[in-house]
Amino acid sequence: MNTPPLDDEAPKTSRTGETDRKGEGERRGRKASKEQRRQQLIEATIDSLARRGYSETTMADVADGAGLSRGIVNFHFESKEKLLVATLQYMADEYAAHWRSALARAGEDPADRLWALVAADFDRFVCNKRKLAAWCAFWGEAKSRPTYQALCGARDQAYQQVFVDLCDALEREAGYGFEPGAMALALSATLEGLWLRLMLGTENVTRETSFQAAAELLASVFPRHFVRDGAGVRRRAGKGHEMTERTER
Amino acid sequence: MNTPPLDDEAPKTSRTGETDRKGEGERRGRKASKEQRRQQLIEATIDSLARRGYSETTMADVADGAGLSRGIVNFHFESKEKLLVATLQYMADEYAAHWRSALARAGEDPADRLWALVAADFDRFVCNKRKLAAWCAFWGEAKSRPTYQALCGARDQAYQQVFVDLCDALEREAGYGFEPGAMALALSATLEGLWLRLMLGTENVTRETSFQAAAELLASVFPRHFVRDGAGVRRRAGKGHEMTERTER
DNA sequence: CAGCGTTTGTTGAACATTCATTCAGTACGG
DNA sequence: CCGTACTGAATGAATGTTCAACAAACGCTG
Repeated sequence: MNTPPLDDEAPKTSRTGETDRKGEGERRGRKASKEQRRQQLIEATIDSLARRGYSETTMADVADGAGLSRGIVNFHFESKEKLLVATLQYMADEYAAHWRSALARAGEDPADRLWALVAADFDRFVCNKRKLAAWCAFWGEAKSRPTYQALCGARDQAYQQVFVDLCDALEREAGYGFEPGAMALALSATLEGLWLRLMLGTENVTRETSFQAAAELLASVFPRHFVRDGAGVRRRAGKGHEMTERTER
Repeated sequence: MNTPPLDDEAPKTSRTGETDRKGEGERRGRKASKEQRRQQLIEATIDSLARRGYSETTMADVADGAGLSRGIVNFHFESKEKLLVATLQYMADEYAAHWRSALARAGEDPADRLWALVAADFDRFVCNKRKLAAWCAFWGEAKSRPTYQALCGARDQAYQQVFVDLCDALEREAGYGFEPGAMALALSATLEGLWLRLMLGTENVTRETSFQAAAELLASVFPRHFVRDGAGVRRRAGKGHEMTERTER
């Protein structure tokens, strides 16, 4: 009951990129710098969270996963608590950087930006079983730990505000009649809910079907900006730049 | 960091209804039946999950919360694992009974039924911090425990199918053009996502604003069936029975 | 109905295990 | 040869489980 088949679609290595994770260990000496070691341990923590869940993640498991000795974590991080907070912080930073980057690449048009934001959420880099499982592990503990609670809004104040602003802009462009704040809440909640569904992994929900569901919703809520086209949804031509990005099936 | 203000809006007592939970203990003798004791312990487990989170929920805490002695849980349930499974099962049954009942009360018209389903999700009985926190605690562990995974689809196969059927019916009535399966996934994910947001409890998200957001979404996706009316959303008149239920502000 | 043994729910202390943390020692780099 | 990164065994605290003792209900008999 300990290792269900999990990481079927996760990108294997982290950006640190060493492949010595499971290595024999002969060269695991004084090579890595302090910061590298910290990242290595954080990656091992995410692995453990994904594989065994929060309550069964132990210091020993993290150390083993990193191919290092038991006491190592208390050397680089002060305690288990601090390790977990650092891990969550790492994931939150990574997530925020990811959507900000997608937004920056999207240009100025609100519809393009909204689409980019949604698409970014289903990018393999952030949307894979490993990271989703880790997120969910923290969610489960967030209510009783203020420190987690603050960071678990990776979809935080700023993220939410972007959604509100975009909904507001689109509403004013086309006069949809909805209340921007409420709609923004509904849309961002949908993305989170789809992540959750994906994580629980029951049924036949995949990254593709989830993305398609989100796109379908955009087409219904913003019919003047997005249009159904065969099996996919795409940006409607006419307004801003013509972008023909589309759902992938 | 142990007892943040949590149960601000939760309905206090369970259906078992005894108030002897925190009683002095002089009459806590052989009064309760076996089944009553089990329920009492399950309620105490939900309390503990909500208050301290999954990883910090201990047998001692559950026993204390029920006002009983340490060894009691292992007598009524065989182990901690079995207690938690029973608790999850209890919540899943309760949730399923709740939406089925709401559906039964809603009549035949698909739009009324969909509205009832959504409204049921934000009913105080199931949607309060205590139960939401407990759900979320299980979600966090579900990935690594097949037993939890199966039950965590309280929103399970059957629930999802109801959504698909309703989306399909409404689509055929009005020719919205969306794919029912995808839309059903998006909508049910939205509800779950709103629960999650509510649970994390950041920002100013309340049960009312969440419900309003969901209603706003319904009005956008099914404009021929629901209409915005002042500050709320209501069932559009004309088709089935005229129901003027609306969001509460 | 009293007396009495049996069953059943309950207690709390003892036990075993798991795990985070500590720290004295080791080895590599500069 | 000094300092820093690292090791791994020892330690102690926390916690799930067991169990022998206990007491309340129940049933039986006289």
